[in-house]
Amino acid sequence: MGIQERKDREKLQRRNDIIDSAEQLFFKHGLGNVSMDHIAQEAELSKGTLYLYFKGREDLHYAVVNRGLDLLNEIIQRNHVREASGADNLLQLGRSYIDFSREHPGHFQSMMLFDASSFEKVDKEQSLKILEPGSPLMFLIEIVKTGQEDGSVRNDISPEKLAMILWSHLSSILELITLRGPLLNYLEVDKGSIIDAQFEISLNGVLSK
Amino acid sequence: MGIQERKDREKLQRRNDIIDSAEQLFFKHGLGNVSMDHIAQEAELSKGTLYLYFKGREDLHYAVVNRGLDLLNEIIQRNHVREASGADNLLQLGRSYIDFSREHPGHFQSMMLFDASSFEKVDKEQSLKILEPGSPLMFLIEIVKTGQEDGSVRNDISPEKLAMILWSHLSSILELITLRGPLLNYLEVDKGSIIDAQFEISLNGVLSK
Amino acid sequence: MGIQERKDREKLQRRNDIIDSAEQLFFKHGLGNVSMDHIAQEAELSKGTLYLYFKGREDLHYAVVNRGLDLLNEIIQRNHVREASGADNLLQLGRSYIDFSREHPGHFQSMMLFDASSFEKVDKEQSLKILEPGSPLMFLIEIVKTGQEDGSVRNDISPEKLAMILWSHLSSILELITLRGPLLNYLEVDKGSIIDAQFEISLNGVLSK
Amino acid sequence: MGIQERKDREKLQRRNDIIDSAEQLFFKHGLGNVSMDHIAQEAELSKGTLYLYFKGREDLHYAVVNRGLDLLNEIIQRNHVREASGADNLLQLGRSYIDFSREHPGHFQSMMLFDASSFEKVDKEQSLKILEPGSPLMFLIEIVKTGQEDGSVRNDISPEKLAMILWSHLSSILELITLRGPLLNYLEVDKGSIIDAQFEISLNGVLSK
DNA sequence: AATGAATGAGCGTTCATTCAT
DNA sequence: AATGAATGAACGCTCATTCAT
Repeated sequence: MGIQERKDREKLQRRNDIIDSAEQLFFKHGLGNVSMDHIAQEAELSKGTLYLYFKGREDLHYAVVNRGLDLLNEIIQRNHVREASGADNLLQLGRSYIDFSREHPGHFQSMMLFDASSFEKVDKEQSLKILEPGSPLMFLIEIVKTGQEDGSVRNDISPEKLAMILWSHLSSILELITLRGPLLNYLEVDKGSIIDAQFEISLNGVLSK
Repeated sequence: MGIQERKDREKLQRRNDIIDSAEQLFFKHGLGNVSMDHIAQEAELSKGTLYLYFKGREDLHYAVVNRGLDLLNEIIQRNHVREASGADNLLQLGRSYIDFSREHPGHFQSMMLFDASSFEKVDKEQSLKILEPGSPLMFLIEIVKTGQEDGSVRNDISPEKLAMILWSHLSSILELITLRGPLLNYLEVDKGSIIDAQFEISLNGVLSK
Repeated sequence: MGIQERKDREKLQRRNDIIDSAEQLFFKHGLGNVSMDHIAQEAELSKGTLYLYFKGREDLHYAVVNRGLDLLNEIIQRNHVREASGADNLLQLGRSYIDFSREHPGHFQSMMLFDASSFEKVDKEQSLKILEPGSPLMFLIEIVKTGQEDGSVRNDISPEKLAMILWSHLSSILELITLRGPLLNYLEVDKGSIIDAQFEISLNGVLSK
Repeated sequence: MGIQERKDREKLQRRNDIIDSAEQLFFKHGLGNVSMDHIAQEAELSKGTLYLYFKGREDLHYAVVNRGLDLLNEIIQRNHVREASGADNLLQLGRSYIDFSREHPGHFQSMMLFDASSFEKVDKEQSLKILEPGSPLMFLIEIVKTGQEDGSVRNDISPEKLAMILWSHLSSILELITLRGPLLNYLEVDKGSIIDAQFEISLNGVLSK
């Protein structure tokens, strides 16, 4: 029994080591420029071993994204105030997302690019993981609901719809900042202030008047 | 004289035929899953011929995106009303963009994915083509400016910043609808109404009170 | 332990098999007319496997030349008589080189052509391998030095200079015989006797009077 | 009639223009790194036109080599002294060859490399052009004969054999200097003095005692 | 569980040559 | 005579994946 446990623990550890290596390389060289050879070398494992822990390259990529989601979730939960109003928690969640994009730009980019490309081969199983109960998106929906219940959020639009809009809006601005820096520089748009402006616009349209 | 003209016309035609073929395949199989062999076969030309008309795969890809931009521009210009207020033209431009995403979903996706991936290898020349005077984005900035001048758009935020926010917001929702249909279905969010809602929220936050 | 050894042996064997195949094709069709596909087919391996054993075409080519150098070296060492005078050993080395060109005409040609073409892209590392201590050229220099010391070789010219002249002279005649047979036939020059004549001329000019 | 002449002249001129362009590019970029496109562009002609004047790439290359041979011949003839002894004219011819390799290193290299590779596809027609009456080699044979007749050159070896040896010897040293500069530098062998030494050795072995 | 040799289809690109005009 | 569009085979090389050990 104890033996089995140790083996399981070791297996999980090894899996995490591989993700560590992949992550590092993905962030450093870009998703498209990292081969399985590359990862195997970094992880100091044989290429074949990678396939014992992951179905394939895609799966490995997905594991990295998942880890990003966990990180994001952690930040969100940490900043969440159970007693606060829905509106206040919306604000908090937004700030958490922004913090995440700043502190983990690699993960943020990874998530953005994964989303974009993952739908070339629509894989329902994967794309719906963000629908799991604890996911940021589902948590956002809950907060919107709470806000609608406590009257701090408009209730003429379904919580799912509002949540999707808020999420998309903020994501798009963060993507702009993270991936399109040069464009903003060229237009002389300040990165900090565009977040503030977008925040005001999006939230204002969602909170109760 | 006429001969030269005919040849030029034919050459242009051939070029367009190739883009047609590439487009079709890109839309059908996804950007990353189309090879030069594939395109050559579809266009019923030898692979070498492709390289007479395009410098390489990237160039061909870019030509498809450019065509999408032209299409979008056309729709925008068609719906633009010179005499209308900035606010009204903002609304029109939004509707044009929506129409484009509906009528040319392949091009819309292509543009979204191109944008996303093109920044792995930041290529200023290409990424800045959207900054050319006639581009949708620049046109949007002009409209915002007009709106600020005629008082229909808030003027406490720079036109570039407002334009980027509006563009990002709408793009993100259209991307949601075009690429994440299953997600919306699962959440029982209606595609038409989410556009309306986002439109109201975004524009409300931008127009003068 | 024994397992590792066997694997190493097999790996070396496989590497040698590939060189065998490449050699055969290079000699048969000429250096420039052999593709990696070609070699893979001959070796009954996939093209990818070739790249497990060699960095690229150049590397494979180089391996063939290297094998030639080893063969030549072997012959030279076999015929070398430690106790003999420098002059005698010069004669022996010349004969060894001649033997090599006769017994391994493919390798001889390969070396000549490799030298010639390798200098289009001057690659110091490779071109200087012939300068390694055990190489035929360096050994020749040593023999000349010995000859100068024992008085059998003229010492008014540096050993390096003499060695280069001897080597070039003999190489050029062997190249003539190996690659320009038809020319000699046309001029009714006997291959055996031109070697003798060149030998006499070259050596006479180098030995002490 | 005059028209035909003019046309012939123009045709020849155009042919020479093409060789000019090819020459320039061959010398600048190396034989293997010049494409027909490249040459056509340099000559400001269409690629098709090249094939009106030359059977193919090889033929064009050969034309460049031929031009080199003409240049060499010119130098040889200029320095030839009809009244001098065979021995003196041998010396002169050698000096002419050396001058050629110095003043036209591009052509010299071109000739060396052409020779080397041309025998991969043995083409008798081409390889035997150097046997034409006026060619340097044939002229050398004549001089050797003269020397044997006037007693200044040893006559126990056939003139063809002696000529081939002299030619090969000098060529090999010039090739060494022109293509293997780094090797000589490494061995600290002076380029000027190795020519003198080789000259002394080769000629001494060939002249009458 | 771990290995790593082997695969083989695939890639983007080049280029000498042909041929209809 | 001159064009230049078209060809298509060839090239060196990559890489996710498999599988016998």
